[in-house]
Amino acid sequence: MIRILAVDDEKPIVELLRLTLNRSGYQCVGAYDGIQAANLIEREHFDLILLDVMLPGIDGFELMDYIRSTETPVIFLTAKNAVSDRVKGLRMGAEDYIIKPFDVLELQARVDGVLRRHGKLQTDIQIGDLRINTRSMQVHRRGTEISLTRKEYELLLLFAQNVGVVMSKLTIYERIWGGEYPDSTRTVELHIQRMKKKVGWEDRIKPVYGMGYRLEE
Amino acid sequence: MIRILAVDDEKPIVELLRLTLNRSGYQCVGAYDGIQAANLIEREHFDLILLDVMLPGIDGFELMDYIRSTETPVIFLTAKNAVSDRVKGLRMGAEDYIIKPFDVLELQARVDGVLRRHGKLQTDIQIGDLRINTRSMQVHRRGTEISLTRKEYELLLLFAQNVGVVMSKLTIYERIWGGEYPDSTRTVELHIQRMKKKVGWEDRIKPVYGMGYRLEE
DNA sequence: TGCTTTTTTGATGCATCTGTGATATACTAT
DNA sequence: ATAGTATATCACAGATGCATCAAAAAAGCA
Repeated sequence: MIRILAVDDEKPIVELLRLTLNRSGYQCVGAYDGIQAANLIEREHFDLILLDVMLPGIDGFELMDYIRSTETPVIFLTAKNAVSDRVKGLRMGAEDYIIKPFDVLELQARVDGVLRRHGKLQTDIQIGDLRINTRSMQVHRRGTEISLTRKEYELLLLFAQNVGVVMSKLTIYERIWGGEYPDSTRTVELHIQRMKKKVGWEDRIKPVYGMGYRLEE
Repeated sequence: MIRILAVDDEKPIVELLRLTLNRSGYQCVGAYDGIQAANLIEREHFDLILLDVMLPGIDGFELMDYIRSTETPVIFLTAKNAVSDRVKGLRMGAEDYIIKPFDVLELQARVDGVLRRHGKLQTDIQIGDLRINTRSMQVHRRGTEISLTRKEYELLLLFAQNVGVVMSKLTIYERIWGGEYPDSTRTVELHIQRMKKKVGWEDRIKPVYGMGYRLEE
């Protein structure tokens, strides 16, 4: 299980980070100031730390000095126009930075990127009777390979990374197709039908009337 | 296992070097100043040293004197316009130099080059019924040599080093040709066809529709 | 230089994938 | 129960992607 520490003095931000990352299958712990964060880092191991630069008490840069000795990768959270903070953060050894307010999808992408670079990202996702290998892009059910098209594969991965969460058609479209959601189209529905038939998830991916679809846990 | 020492006072640079080289299968240790580097060199053996010329304390050139006695090959890291440093470095016995900021692919190529020249590179890759000798750049199948062109050879090596992983045409192009992927070209497909026919891998390298190609394990 | 080999481009055919429209079925609120 | 809306399903055409051939362009070599 991959453990992530989110440090920010604004509680809603921490909650958002935790929710998003939990949904992606990570275990995420929150801290609201530098001292609390330092204590946690001292006691427990984390695979990644998301760190706000503006903290009461010990600020992010000071904390960074301390974190460095643990060799844990860090992603900085910075305000929109604090360019100097970003440069400073990267100089100090941050792996990446995210500008607040951040897009949830971008957060996931950056977190995944850093974890992958550190070889901590799981390439094998086991879910129900399916095994998804993200490197070979192969899907197996009880030993036999299921051949999926690209869109089907991407859809499956999206659901697998968001178990139990209702995914709206709009979200799905933006995530997989990108761009504006065409107001009249049956594309998403159709691909979901095809994908769930192929992997035998007719009963696991359920429509949520008026909301979207959800993969049952 | 090939061991490389990366010496630079900027931690992000050292991290980048370590990540890149680890990914290429090397064991890479970092040092942030001349003293630390000298201590490491004294205690342990390295097959290659990447050395920043601008270091606090003992600078790169001084360190070079010390390294020379160990007969370890050195690649200098220099700033863009420090031409005299490059010349000086080469005079002092450096094998090569890399200009910062450097391209990751260039780094890999230069490191591989130096290691190959010193006969330290893993020279034989056995895969299926093929034997690839990276030193002589020869490929044999059951004793008989298969003659490949350069691009075909590089392609084969790329797949051999990424067994089971889907390689997108974009990735392949960037790794072998370098630069932007031209939006309309059949180059990659064609070379893959020729290469796999020559080595008899028509069934082992499979197209993954819309994603790329994969060498089956 | 002229010749050979390698690389790239262009055109074509075939296979697969994808989105649309038509239509059927299911759900929700009144 | 029924109207209104959302989702499921199907077939098909157009889009996309890959394999292959021929030939031009580029690179390498004597």
